[in-house]
Amino acid sequence: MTDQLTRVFAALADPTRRDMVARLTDGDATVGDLAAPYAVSIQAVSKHLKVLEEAGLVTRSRDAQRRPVHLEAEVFDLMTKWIERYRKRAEERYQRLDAVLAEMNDHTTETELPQEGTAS
Amino acid sequence: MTDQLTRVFAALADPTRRDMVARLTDGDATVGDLAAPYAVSIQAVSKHLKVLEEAGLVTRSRDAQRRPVHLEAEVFDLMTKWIERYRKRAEERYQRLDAVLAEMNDHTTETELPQEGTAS
DNA sequence: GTCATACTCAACCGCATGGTTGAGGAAAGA
DNA sequence: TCTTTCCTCAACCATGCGGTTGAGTATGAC
Repeated sequence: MTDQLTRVFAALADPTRRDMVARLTDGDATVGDLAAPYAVSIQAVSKHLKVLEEAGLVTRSRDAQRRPVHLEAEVFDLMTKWIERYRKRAEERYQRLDAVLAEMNDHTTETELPQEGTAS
Repeated sequence: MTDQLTRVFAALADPTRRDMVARLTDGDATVGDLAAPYAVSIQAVSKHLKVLEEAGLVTRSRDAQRRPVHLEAEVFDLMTKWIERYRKRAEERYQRLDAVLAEMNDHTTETELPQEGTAS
């Protein structure tokens, strides 16, 4: 699982981690702050943060004993680029399909075939 | 793992499945077609397709013995909406931060404090 | 130095996941 | 009917993941 895109998708496949990312759009937070809303141990939260960090979604610095967590929003672009790329390809394909169907319809009307039942 | 968004992210966290989605933007394909490029059994590919189907990324119909697989691109929107929502929040925050910094700078120049060393 | 705070590392546990093989169902062709 | 093709289901196995607890590290306060 060395691929960055894989790590980002995997990191966001967990509801708790998505929630933490959402929380971090309000501003940086310490591990304790982030752990507070959840019913899990602080070690579990620390693990989640490690996953987010290895995905490049988050960076951690130091402020005395605290380890402030900072959201790196640029990584989102990696996903949006992937998604948009294939969404566009899919849409283009549907447009071509529509064009083909429209052309078929044109030919049908041009050649005047009123029996709709035969058009299987 | 009942949440749809979780299923979509988890489904795309696998490189093989992302590759299959990419492949399906070229058009529908059978399980055999999709399995061909990979060095895994057809059963493994069938399992991947089940994951994609449960995430709503793909639908399967029937054509004789074949089970054509069709990409459902609308589900992408679910992700883009989530991503864009928090990306915007993050950006807005940075803009506010920039504004605060700019204002701090204004006040510094207005009150004429040339000693930059004291501005900790 | 000693203690408290904030956090990470390591080991373990249960369960999900991606892979395998083997058997079986559904539909077309002989 | 029997066979072949295409695919799914079931059982199993190894690995990874999210959780736990316990020990250890880093820094500030006394």
